[in-house]
Amino acid sequence: MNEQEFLAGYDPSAYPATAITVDVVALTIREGALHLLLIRRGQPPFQGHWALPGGFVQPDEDLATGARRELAEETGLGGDRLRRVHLEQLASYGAPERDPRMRIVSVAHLAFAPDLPDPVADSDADEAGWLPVTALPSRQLAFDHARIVDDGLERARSKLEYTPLATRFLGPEFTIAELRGVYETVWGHPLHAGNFHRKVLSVPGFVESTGVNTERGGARGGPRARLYRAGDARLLHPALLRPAREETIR
Amino acid sequence: MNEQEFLAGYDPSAYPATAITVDVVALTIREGALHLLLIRRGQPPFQGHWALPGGFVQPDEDLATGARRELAEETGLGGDRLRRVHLEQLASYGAPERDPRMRIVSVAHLAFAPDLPDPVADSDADEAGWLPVTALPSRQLAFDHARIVDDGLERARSKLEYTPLATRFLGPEFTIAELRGVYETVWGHPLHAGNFHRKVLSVPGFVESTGVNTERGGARGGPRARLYRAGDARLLHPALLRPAREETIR
DNA sequence: TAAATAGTGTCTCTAAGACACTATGTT
DNA sequence: AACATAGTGTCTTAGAGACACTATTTA
Repeated sequence: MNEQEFLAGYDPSAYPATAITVDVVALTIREGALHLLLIRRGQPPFQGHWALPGGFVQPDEDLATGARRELAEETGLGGDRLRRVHLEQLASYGAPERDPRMRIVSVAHLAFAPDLPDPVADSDADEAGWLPVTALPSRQLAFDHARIVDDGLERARSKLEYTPLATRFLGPEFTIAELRGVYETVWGHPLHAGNFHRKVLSVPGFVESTGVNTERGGARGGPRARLYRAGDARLLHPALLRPAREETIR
Repeated sequence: MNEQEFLAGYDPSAYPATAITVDVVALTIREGALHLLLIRRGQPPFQGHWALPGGFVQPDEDLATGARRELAEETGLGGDRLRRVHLEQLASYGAPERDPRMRIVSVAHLAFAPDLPDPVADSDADEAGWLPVTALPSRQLAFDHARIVDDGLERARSKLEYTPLATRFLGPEFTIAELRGVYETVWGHPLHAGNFHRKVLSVPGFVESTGVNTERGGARGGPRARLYRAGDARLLHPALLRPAREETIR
């Protein structure tokens, strides 16, 4: 039997029914707090519960494409706005009983977005919105989404250490103080302004100067800050390490 | 309609047929070279090509369980031997045309194993073995397995930097020189013996002394070395960073 | 005896972090 | 005027890497 003959006689339905979904942990920063895109489910299972945006992968699309499509559908965004969102694969979740309907493996993705408008609910959902991660309805998340969110947050914290992806939470131009704000928000503790400033400028390719300053100083005073844009580095070297916490090591 | 009614009327077969497989990038070190577990396929598609060990996930098993089962089947190992193998999820691969039979998403895993006996071929394969990664039949790997192997190797190199997983390539007791050999093999370049020695002992929880020395010195001379076992750290702090390569940063 | 290796000592350089300070903007 | 902030200077300390050296074991 050659390959052609084999494929002609191959019956996909002979295998147990499984399905693939993509789910997205989409993060943004609003008013100095980390926010997560959630959908309140309008249908069973977990009707009325908050859940990650996501859905079944279409037959012709790649996993990353499906995740970006879901993100576009739930946020109502498209074009350039969406293109500035960073999207990466997070991990896959496939415990046999994680979905009561059938065997569903979810390929979770992680997204970093600049401040976006409030999402518009689509047909599947009666509500959608950016919720602050510090006040999540923790055990009320559908499926195993609480676990996925935890993994996504840890990945995000870690990614800020060795990649320049913090800039993806900001607009095309930003000040060093705004960049520091991203780190402080995601990591959850304050950083030393002076040392942070010097450190960022010393890492090759992290940011590049526009030569322009902000129009005004800070809201409560201070000089006008220089504006920067993201540089061409894909990795930070040396990295910006979080202060070590003994618990995470053992 | 409540949740119960919904589930009773739910028809899984209404969704397009997809399948989930697990594939394993299993690495070990033999005679100072990094080796990869490969199977020569006995059936179409890609009959006669080398492929990663793997297969369909069973209805009742978790993804990690499936990966460990596949590894057990292909290596013919079980029990304690298998329990010492490190296994983690790598990434999922789901390009629509990656498998000619049907839509198949593969959840790839990465394994670090101490030197294991040669695998025994099972019914699906006419050949199985540990192949040196430096001499892989690169474009002859089935499916998108060349890409998966590349991702696995990069993950392995990176993991040695900030975790103590290098010890998983060794037996329960090892010398600092053997541990250095793992790093040199995986990273592909020599390290300074003296500095490596001091560095490893200075990282809390990386290794702990057994108090015992080897029976003999090195094959070509030298004092007998102290034996260590893996410590209780899960992360190395400070990390053992690879010398920076400019290419990977930009 | 010659050569290889385990392990330690020491020096230099980079980088992180603490602290101080100036200049410039705000209410 | 009082205060907040951008950006820089300086000092201390930890850690990486280069090099040297001793002691121990092999063929």
